[in-house]
Amino acid sequence: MEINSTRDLILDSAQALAQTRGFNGYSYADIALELGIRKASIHYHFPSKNDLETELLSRYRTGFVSELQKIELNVNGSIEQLQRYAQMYATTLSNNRICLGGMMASDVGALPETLTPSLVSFFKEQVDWLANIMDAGKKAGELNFSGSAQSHATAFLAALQGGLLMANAMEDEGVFKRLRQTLINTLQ
Amino acid sequence: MEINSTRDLILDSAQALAQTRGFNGYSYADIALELGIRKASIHYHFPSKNDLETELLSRYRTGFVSELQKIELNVNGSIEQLQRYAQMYATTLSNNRICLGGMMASDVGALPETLTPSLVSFFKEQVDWLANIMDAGKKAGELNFSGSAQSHATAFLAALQGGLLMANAMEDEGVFKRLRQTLINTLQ
DNA sequence: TAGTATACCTACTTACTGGTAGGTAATCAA
DNA sequence: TTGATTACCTACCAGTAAGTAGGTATACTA
Repeated sequence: MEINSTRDLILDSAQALAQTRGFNGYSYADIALELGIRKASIHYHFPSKNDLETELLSRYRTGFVSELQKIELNVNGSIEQLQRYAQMYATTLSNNRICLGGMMASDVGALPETLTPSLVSFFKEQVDWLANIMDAGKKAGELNFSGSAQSHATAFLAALQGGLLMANAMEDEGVFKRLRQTLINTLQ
Repeated sequence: MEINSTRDLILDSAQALAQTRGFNGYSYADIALELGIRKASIHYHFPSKNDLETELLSRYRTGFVSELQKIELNVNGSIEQLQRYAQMYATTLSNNRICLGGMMASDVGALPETLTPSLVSFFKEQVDWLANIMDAGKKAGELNFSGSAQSHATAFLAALQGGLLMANAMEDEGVFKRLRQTLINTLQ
């Protein structure tokens, strides 16, 4: 079970494709070509595409949660924590990708329903984490907003997801940079 | 050239499919089945899928611009105008669809590049219109925000697009309703 | 050393994709 | 009334999708 196992390489390739071309915009043949292996070998690790997609989302969620923990642990101050959060999306954009969760949400009507609960949990995890940060920031006098932290957290996440879509389509990272600053300014 | 011409019915069907299953998530066969005609008849009206997609986006843009004009003409007050704008997205959501522009943006990596300029124009039209409304609202003392109207317009649109994705995936119209109110409250 | 599991492979199937060739019935203009 | 145009049709094509059957080499295990 080495680090760059074929299984992981398949997931990496599938994720890159899913984040650029859509959840139904790539095939086993695409991955096989990129990795220099055969389609059947991918079916060995992920018998059906549903299996691959399930694992893709699960891995993405786990990775995201671990990033959130790192931010809480290593970054001081709610404003800087929100900045770091938004920074993750900016990094995704600079790789010409959008969020896997956002991509999946856009394709939810064409996806097996078994994936939906995990996707919903993904969004809830994000919103809950953001709401916690915002609550703490307000109590500490760093942030200033009216209404619930939950609703501002939803708006913050929605704007990042939508901004990622727009900036990626417009091929304009500046759009996203300004959006990011506007969102954080509004909370102060 | 009657109102419900086959050509229009094809576009209607394609649009519904594109807004629910993705821009690459439907086929000529799907449309043919829904309309009770043959695939070849669709090719008669739209020789290639690129032709269909181009027309789809063009029609959507035109329709949207005409809605914006109606709002400016018939609705008084920037706050109410923004409410009506957001209302259009809520209607889309209640049809279990997302914005065609947002869907297209999410699939931009898998779409012919010929479509991109029109998509970029779509977003710019929206942002410019919103920025105009916001500028007027600020001058009239109805709205209150710091920073440029352009950046708040971008944030507003991005949040609606992202919120549509999330609320649709979560099958929760309440999420979108609260988001909408939060966005407008923040501008006051 | 014999048996089993792992991780790949070639070669295939079925179903669906966008697209084309060519035919037909109805309408319309000269 | 002839000839063109419109709006459909049947029947097909090559390519690609996900998925399967069955083979092979290597490693681990009893």
